[in-house]
This record gives sequence, C-alpha cells and structure tokens, in this order.
Amino acid sequence: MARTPQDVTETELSILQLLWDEGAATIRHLTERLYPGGGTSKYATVQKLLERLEEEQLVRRDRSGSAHTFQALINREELIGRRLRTVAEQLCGGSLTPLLTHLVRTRKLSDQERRELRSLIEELESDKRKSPRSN
Amino acid sequence: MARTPQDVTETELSILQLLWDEGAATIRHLTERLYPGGGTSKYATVQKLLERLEEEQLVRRDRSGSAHTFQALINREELIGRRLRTVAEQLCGGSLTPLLTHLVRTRKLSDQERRELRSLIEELESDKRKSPRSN
DNA sequence: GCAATATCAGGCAAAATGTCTTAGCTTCTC
DNA sequence: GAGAAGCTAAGACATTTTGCCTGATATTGC
Repeated sequence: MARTPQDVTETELSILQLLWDEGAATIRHLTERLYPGGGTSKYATVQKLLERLEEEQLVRRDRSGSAHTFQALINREELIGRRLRTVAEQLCGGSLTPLLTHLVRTRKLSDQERRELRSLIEELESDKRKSPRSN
Repeated sequence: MARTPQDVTETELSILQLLWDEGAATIRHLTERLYPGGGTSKYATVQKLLERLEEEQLVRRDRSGSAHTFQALINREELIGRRLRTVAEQLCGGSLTPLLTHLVRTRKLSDQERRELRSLIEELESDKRKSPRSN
C-alpha cells in the first residue's frame, strides 16, 4: 500500500522555521540560510520544497516581483495545534483533554510552571464569568 | 534522500489498540479482528506487522506455545508521551510546557473540564507539599 | 546584447509500508 | 501414520513519499 504522507516533513519544517523567524523571503535567501554556499542544486531543492509547501497551503507565493517571495501561511502555534489534534485523533478518540491531563500528570512541573498554569486557568475562569458561553 | 520513518504507523497502531483492548493475542486472533474473514494473505500481513513491531520493541512475542502469542510492550499513555515529546522537540525546542499552555489556551475547556484540571493541579500541589523535591 | 538569475518541468534513488506468495514445520485428526 | 490444517520464516513487490538534481526556457540588469 501507500505511504501515509507526513503532516509536515522535518525538512519542510526547517523552511517554515526560517519563514517564521525572518518573515517573507526569496528562494535564494532561504537557500543561503539552509545550505550556506549551496549551489544550483540546493537552490532547486529549496524551490521544490516550497512548491510542495505551496500546494499544501502552508506557504503563500508572491509572484509579483522578479524573484518570487514566500511567506508562511501557518504559524508555529497553529502547527502545534495540528500536531496535537492528530495525536488526539489517533490515540484519544479525538479529544484533547487526555493530552492535557497527561501533560499535567506526567510532566513534573516545576513550582513556577505550576503556578503559571494555575493563574492561566484562573484567568480563563474570570474571562468565562464575563462572557458566560458555557461550552 | 531517505524517508523519515513514522513513530508508529496507523496500521501498526490498529494492532496495538487491539492488544491494549484484548491483552495478549495470537496472529490469527488479531487477523480475525482486523480483517474479518481475511484469508492467508491478510494473516501474513498481520504477521509482518507484528514482526516489525517486535523489532521496534513495541511488542513482545511469546514463542513458547505452538502458536506465538503477542503482547504490547508500550501502553497508550506511553505512546501519547512519545508523540507529545516528538512534537515538543520539533516545535518547542524540546520543552513540553508550550504544549501545555497551548492546550489550556486554545482548547475552550468546558466548565467541568476546567474544574477537573484545576483540582488535578491542586492535588499535585498538595503532593508536592508532602514531599518537597523542588524540580 | 550578454551574463546572471529565476522559474518550470520532470527525473531519480532510497526508503517506508502494506500486501502477498511460497516453502517448510508442527500438530491435530481420523 | 498419512493427510489436512495451521503456523512460522523468508522474501518479493508495488506504491508512494521525499529530498535532491539536471536541463530548458524566460526574465532582469547592465
């Protein structure tokens, strides 16, 4: 049978990371960063990667300039969300809650982390009070 | 270049799920459940899958009986942990905390979920008080 | 006009993965 | 004890992903 395509490959991710860090960029710029001193072939590699990322709607290509410019259409948080959702679907019947409790239980939070988390939740609780939309 | 192997394939996962639900099992049993009425070929498929799972140390094979018996060496929680760690490594510099806050922020917890989470944290806090091992 | 630089199109090899065939044992049954 | 049935081991295979590269063609800049 077929290979299950990966959400975002590690190599693709390295491109996204760059776009996140440096904003919109040209192929050349990305190539220079990713494969410093890389020649024509590396350039083409990055080009192909971007082409595929564009297909997957993860990157937008701006064709106006003489050299195309690329920018990420997804940010880190969103990608994290996608990944977590995948895990939840495959292992928790789609619910994210088990992931949450897993992290809280397993993670050995430091005192500070626990405090932060706690205040985050309290914050949410007061938000909720202001706009009670019980979901 | 090469393909990055997936931690656990969806098909492999379906086998693990069965082993989790039904405990140790033979190839035949698993085949019957996974591909009801599947013939020799499906049997061989499951066989190969198990062989690979054994290689990956995710399943233990008991060769004593006339038909080998298989049992999972990893449970659901552990697999969740692996997956989360992978996400953290690739997207959060290895720290799981961002995942935690992402979930709390994004998740639109229901009232009840929030309450549960809160008490879970409080529970941890009292545990901590009993054995203060500040990490 | 020429050289540099871009894009486009397509090929390629290595590896993953699910599937299947076959051969050779062991075990059960009559 | 012979034949059938079930089991394991070994390996072939097709399909697909994925990172990488080449060559042709178009565009830009001077």
